[in-house]
Amino acid sequence: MIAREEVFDVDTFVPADLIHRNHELNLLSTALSPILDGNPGSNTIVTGPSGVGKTTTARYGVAQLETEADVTTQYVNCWDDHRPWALLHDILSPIGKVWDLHRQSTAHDVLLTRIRESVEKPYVVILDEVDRIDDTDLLYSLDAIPELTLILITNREEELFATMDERVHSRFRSGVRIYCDHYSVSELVEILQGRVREGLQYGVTEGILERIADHAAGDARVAIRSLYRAAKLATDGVLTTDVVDEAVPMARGELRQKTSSRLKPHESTLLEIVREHGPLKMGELRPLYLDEAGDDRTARSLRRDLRKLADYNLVEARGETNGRRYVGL
DNA sequence: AATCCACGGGAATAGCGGGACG
DNA sequence: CGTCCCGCTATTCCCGTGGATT
Repeated sequence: MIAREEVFDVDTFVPADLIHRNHELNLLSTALSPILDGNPGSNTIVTGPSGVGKTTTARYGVAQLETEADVTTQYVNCWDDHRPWALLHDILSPIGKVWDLHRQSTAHDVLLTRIRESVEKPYVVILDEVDRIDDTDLLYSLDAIPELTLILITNREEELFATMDERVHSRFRSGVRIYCDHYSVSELVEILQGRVREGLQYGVTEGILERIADHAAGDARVAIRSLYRAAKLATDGVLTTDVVDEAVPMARGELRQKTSSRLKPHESTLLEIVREHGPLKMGELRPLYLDEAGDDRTARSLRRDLRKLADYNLVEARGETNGRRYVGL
């Protein structure tokens, strides 16, 4: 039933046609257009909730630019590379030599200088999930390199700006802003139709696609993975409503699983505890953790861990300060 | 108003990998 | 080769802030 697996890889696949993001794509193209003449483009911030095509739009726009201009491009996911060194390394690697650099023994400044010296032509860097970045001053330093154009992607614009100091903030406030909103059901249906055409051997009725779109609540990642799961389940090539209803929770679980697999051991035990013992406040949570994990992390460290889990949408922090409770998702 | 509990920024510190130098 | 030093990362320590409770 599935002709091309990669069409359903929501992290990397860029569709042949990008639909329902024409407006956003135009804004991006305009921001990048000076590069056609060899000048630097405008820095751009793409925001919006998860699964609304932020990454795909950015990648699509940059790929388009590559066909028209002499430009270097790089995509960096800051969830994986939130540490300054790794980030700078990935930015340097397409343009300069990195093999003589040794982990942790080269200063940030050395990397920055080398980036500065290595850029010869316009260079567009997509920084995905940029709110995860440890040191926002880095953005300031990168912004100061004239050839470099940054596309920042985040689902929490306020939090990104909150951690920036004013100097950095003002640089980016004046850049281009692109906001992607949730998809409507009919938009999701059309997106799914595209994936059906590109990735499946058989057609799927519009009614079924609508049902998937409905369940996905505006999130294209969930919708696409649900379609994929349903197609896997339907061995005879016919997608029924029953199959869809089974596939959607599977897809959601799978997406969640994918993020939690990137956690470190102490973070997963913490997640287990929160999931198992329901809404917990800090005072209740720590004894449980100490009991379970055997290591004695401080309350402060646990707060940091919980913050991270919340950022990954694995737990939810309800309420503020004193009344805060953590719930597993 | 006073106390409690928790949040989260930032400084200090420990540990690690790796180069430089004798 | 052994020692020293440097820079990054993770963790703890310290502390000002602020909502909730009494």
